[in-house]
Amino acid sequence: MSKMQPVRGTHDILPDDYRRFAHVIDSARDVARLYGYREMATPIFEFTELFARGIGETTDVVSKEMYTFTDRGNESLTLRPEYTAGICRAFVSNGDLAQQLPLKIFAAGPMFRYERPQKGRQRQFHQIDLEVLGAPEPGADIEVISVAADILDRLGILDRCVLKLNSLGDPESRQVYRKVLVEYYSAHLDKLSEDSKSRLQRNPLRILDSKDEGDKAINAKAPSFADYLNQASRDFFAAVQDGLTAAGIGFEIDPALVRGLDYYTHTAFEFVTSHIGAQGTVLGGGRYDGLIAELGGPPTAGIGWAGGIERMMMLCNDPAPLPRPVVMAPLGAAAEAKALGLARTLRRQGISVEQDYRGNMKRRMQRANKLNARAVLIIGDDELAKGVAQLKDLDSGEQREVALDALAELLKA
RNA sequence: GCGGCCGUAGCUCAGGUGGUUAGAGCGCCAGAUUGUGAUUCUGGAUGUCGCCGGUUCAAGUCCGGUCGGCCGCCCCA
Repeated sequence: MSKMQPVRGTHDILPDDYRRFAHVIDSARDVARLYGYREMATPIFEFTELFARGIGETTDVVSKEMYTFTDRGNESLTLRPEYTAGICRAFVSNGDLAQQLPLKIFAAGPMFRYERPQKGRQRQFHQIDLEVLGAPEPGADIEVISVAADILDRLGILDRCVLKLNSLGDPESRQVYRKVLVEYYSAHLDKLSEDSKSRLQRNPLRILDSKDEGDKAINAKAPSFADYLNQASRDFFAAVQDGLTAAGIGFEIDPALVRGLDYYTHTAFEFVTSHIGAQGTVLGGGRYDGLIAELGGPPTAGIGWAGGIERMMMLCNDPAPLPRPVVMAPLGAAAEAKALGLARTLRRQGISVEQDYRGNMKRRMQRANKLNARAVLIIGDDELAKGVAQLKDLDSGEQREVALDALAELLKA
């Protein structure tokens, strides 16, 4: 621990930034609610086993990025690296939820991954998350993507994002394709990059997305997943595409879009942008029909996504300005006492009031100015005796005497 | 985990080839008739030059390490 610095890859969210942080969550929650999603929360840490099994032992997230520790009871626990596994665990833990299908959930909170930080990547970061459990129909895929698009639109950033879409097929198609791919790449093993050689073991589909020039040449002739999707997978993918088109949501098919977590099937999608550096994925997700059964629950379809709050913050507009306060500036003990009650009365009527209790007149005016106040209410002994206050408008500089009784109506206007 | 760039006041930065008390703008503080801001004027404080060690008579300036930031790879939100 050196000096008083936050841990690498973690950041304080100071008040100015927090407004934008909360703006992203508030907007997302609001849109999700319009679609009938309910908000819930799960613990920030779970048994390590949950993530290892759910996400996949060979994935990067599990094999090298988890914050894992042993607690005093000698249990291996892990700070959650993503939200889906925890929500599915909660579904399995709380049998009651299985009676509420399709279960439509919105959630938000911090995630933790031990990675090298860079722009748009932190060790503690925050996500908004949307999941639908118990809906195997493509309609759920369409809805979930539609919610995402509407949230990005609400934030004013949809036009700077592109929706990329792909199908990873059902397990049967995927297995066949995977086998074909491994055969193909194995025949070109000597020409593959080192990264891709290790991908061949862990996740051969990833080679398709390689940035290595040599790999790209090999990829040009690689067998295409589209040719290996079975009829059911093709129909499903077509239905999703048709639905998005009907909903007026533009997308691009990206055959190289392969998501890193093992549990995905069928639909995979990402909203990406080129405006925030190399980490261009703003929001991504897909279908995971096998996950809940894998965790020991009743076979239940699932689809969802996670969106990076910090990444959205980098793109989005500032939230609407806060209502400007009125500053209450009483001078003297009697006036201060009177002002306390008056301020509460005004606030109860929805007027933002900052009570000032320090300094001379000049200092108070300066402070009011820094607070971006719209007006200052000055109450001294003279005013107190007359039952009035001096109301100074800080924009025009005009000042006039108003009766205390009339203040609320006047300030509400 | 790998490769590259960077680290000077609260913020943005300037400080040729190492040489006396380290600078600017913005911001901050204090004054310009003690019940009136923002504008203007005047004055002031700002810093162990990220940290530790080394080379040197002498280091903000060179070297090594470390911490942190940024960019790329891996991967992802």
